[in-house]
Amino acid sequence: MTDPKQKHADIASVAKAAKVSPSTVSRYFNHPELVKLITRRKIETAVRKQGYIRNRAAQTIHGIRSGTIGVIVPTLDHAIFAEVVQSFSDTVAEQGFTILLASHGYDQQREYAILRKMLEHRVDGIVLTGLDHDEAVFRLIDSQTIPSILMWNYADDARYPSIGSDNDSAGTMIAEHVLSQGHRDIACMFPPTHGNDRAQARFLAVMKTLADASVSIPDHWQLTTVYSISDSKRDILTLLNKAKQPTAIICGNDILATGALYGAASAGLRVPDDISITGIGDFKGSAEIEPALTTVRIPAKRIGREAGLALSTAIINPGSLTTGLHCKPKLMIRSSSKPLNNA
Amino acid sequence: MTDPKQKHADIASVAKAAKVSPSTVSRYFNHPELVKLITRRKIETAVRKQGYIRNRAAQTIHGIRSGTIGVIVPTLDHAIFAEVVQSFSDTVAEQGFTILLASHGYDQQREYAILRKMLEHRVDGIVLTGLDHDEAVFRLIDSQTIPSILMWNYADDARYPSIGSDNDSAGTMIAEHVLSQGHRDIACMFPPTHGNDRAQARFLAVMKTLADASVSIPDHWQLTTVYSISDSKRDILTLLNKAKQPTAIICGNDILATGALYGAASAGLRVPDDISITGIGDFKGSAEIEPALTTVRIPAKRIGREAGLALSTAIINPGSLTTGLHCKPKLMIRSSSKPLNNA
DNA sequence: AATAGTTTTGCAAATGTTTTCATAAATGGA
DNA sequence: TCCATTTATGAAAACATTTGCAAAACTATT
Repeated sequence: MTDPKQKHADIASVAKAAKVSPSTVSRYFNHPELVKLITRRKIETAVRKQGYIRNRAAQTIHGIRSGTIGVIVPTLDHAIFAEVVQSFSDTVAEQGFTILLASHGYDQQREYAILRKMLEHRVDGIVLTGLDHDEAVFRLIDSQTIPSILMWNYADDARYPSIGSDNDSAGTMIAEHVLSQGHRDIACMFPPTHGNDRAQARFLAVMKTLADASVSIPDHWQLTTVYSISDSKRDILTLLNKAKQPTAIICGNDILATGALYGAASAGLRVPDDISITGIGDFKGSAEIEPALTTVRIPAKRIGREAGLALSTAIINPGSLTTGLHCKPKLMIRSSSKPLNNA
Repeated sequence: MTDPKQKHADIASVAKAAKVSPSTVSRYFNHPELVKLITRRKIETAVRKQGYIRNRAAQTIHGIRSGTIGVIVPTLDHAIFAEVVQSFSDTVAEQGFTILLASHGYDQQREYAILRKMLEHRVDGIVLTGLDHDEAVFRLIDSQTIPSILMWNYADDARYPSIGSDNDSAGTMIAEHVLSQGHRDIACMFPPTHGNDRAQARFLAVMKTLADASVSIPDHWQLTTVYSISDSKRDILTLLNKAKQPTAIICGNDILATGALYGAASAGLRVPDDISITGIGDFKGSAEIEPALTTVRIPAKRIGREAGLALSTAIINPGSLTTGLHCKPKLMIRSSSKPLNNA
């Protein structure tokens, strides 16, 4: 068995034990078909006996791929990013890549620092979340030769190939749905949009769609609430305690919508009879909540998979990077919204 | 500005541009106090002009730390693991470490393969989730010299230092709570326990506590349901459609409990008046759901932070690895459970 | 101005691999 | 059995760094 703690075995010690040269051992790993069967056996034994583990760092300095992909997300605390990271990671793992993961907490400075560190590790590719990043981040990536993609959002004029959903159409879809149900007294709740192009695009699209239909939203029905069920519940409760109540609330994401649902319940309102509530995202659980949430599905799993596929392909086969891929959002009409019954 | 695509600048090209030797450039990065101010300036300029980025791979083969920590989790799809990874990552990032993350989907074979790959990358430390792992995994880690800890669960006799909560006491606490409220007709719903020591410990503890109180659970009230709100909702609905109904349902985690809550609602039962439902975990949203969920809090954020702290300290200061840390679970009595009102 | 002491720098070896090229061994055909 | 191929192996250079040691360049002291 493995000699414990015996410093690290290296290719030379394995070679010695197997009575071959280091080159042969290297070939054994990289081009086994070039080494004779009985030599392979000897090496295999030596490797096993010494508990030898290849040193990727040593390979990497030969320009060989590091086998790592840098993934930078705003945070993992949102189930939705965790989901996309999970499926990305699974997909690239199939091609032998491991992910180097870091989050910047919506701080662009930190994103730059993280990126630098990942480049020091000589990642083979980079994935950023969203379309919007510090110009320094883009310049740094431009100065490298590795492929890189923007995940989560899609836009055909993005700085790098983007794979994700068009938040603009997501926002438009949900606003159109609510309008189509006859609502005019509509409140909105969105997360802070600073440094968050996803939220911003959704918000703008919703506002534009409503404005185009000549629906205007009074300021006190326009809430900005951080991504948290409890904050959302609180803010909605405050809103609903005002004299005049909206007949529908459009929320910037399903977490806020979930809080809104709870807030409405605890204010004694029935959804959707008294008020309609919608989200964006279709997070896990949104279909099961009572009442099931009307929302726009952003296909996180698919986005992660497609991004993983595109990036690992581009790494293995340089120059073959996609131009981008739109994973279309889809309106999911469920029971938290219904047509206005007056009229 | 950075020469784009100009192959990779290396320490030699920087040295040449700054008219010093490579050694001096190396020192500039690693022991700046040893190099004269005006030399530092020259080097700084050259570095900037060439867009030089250090190559950690090349450093690593000198036995210098790689600056990476391997984190292996079953999955990120559960919000709770995402949370613990997030806080772990943030904590070690402060010490300059980046995490190499992979998930095995509860497959012990895959965990071994992932571990090997991480060792090839020469991670400076390893974090595994839970106490139970394939013996081969333990042996492989034993054969290395890097510190490693078990995160999420705690047990004083764990194979490596463990930082987390004692699932055994979590299970005991919730069962005692339910018993203390006078319930005797109790159903249980747990995830499959195979390869999941967390769930297993909770389950066993609950069963034992109930048995000690002479409460026995008929087979058809003992549900095994995968971690999913929709499955849980479905199974609970089936259960509640049977002739005799339990007065309380103990769920193995908050996701199952959430599904149970929805299931009860859609069966027309009021929680907690008609039936009490409890979870374990205290996930995000569990406090806000209507009715707020009675559960046992497993402090994910704290666990991640403490684990990150312990591991990075052990890496920087070898041999200083903690013996482990119990982050105690805490009973959170909220409105989804209440004393039985007959009697 | 010479010397001793200190600070700063460069040389060269070392790190753990891969790879090119050359050589040695095995194989096949006559 | 010999020679020409083909196949398998080894030697040495290369990769991008770090570091011990020694030399060079300064400072301070006399």
